[in-house]
Amino acid sequence: MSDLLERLRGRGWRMTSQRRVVAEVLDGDHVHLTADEVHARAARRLPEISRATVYNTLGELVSLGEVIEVTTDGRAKRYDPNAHHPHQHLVCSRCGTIRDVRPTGNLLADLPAEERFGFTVSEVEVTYRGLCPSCV
Amino acid sequence: MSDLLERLRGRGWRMTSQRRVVAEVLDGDHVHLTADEVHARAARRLPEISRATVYNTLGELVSLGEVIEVTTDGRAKRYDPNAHHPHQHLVCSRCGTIRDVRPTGNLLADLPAEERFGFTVSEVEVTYRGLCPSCV
DNA sequence: TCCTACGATGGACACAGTCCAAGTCAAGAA
DNA sequence: TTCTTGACTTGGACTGTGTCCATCGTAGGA
Repeated sequence: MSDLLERLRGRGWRMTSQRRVVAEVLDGDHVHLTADEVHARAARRLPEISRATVYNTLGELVSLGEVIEVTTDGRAKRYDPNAHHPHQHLVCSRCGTIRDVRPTGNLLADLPAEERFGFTVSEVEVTYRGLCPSCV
Repeated sequence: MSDLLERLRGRGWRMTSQRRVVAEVLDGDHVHLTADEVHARAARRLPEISRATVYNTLGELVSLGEVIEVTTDGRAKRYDPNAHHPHQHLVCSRCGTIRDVRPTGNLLADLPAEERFGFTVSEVEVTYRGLCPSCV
């Protein structure tokens, strides 16, 4: 994660305590926090941090390609710091737990030309759904 | 679509003018309206129809499996009446146009056992993204 | 035709996210 | 080290999407 901070500084980011804390909260594997969860955790270390700053910082991290926005239900977006290893998501339909997964095969190739309607297709997003071990 | 109305009546639906209008608005292929769009179109035929009724009716159609809820951006959910033909979605990253598409292959089989983390996986949702012909 | 339980209404409310004017401060300059 | 300045932060107002609820209306069976 400190290399993330380095990368950001290298891109001209002014390093503030707020940004540092948000970046630190997003460290780890299988992390998929909502903006409010990020705010709550950041506020444990930096009580005065505002919601607006968390939203701003998350938005910047997404634009920089350091964090991915994930929408698995119709509710709040989730922020996934695992941006440098392509992956998809496996979601428990009952409790909402999310795991990063890597399906085999070429997902883009599964869409034949006659099903592309003239689109230039460049990305695929897959969400697998089912029940996690704890939810039977 | 009248067969939809028949099916619903057969399931004990009380047939009101509001429900009929909502069901009619959702008729067609490649229809992916937001709740507000459904409300606007329904209101052209039945000006007094309320937002709450549209939300209630859409929710019921989803529970009955007659309509699918689709979330392609973080914004409003969209309602897809093409519920009886399994399909995925192709979305234009610029203008948001949505097409129903049928990829080849067995999408579920692409997730190997060691990537399932003990989950019982039962569904896959795929969103292809790219630019539509009008957006170059 | 009458009854009544199911459905419709609209207004208040909740949640997620955005915007803005004013205050603060990181980091380069001197 | 201190100064300066524009980028960053703040909190509160605001918007969009969706839910809830008490009350009223009506579809469809008796």
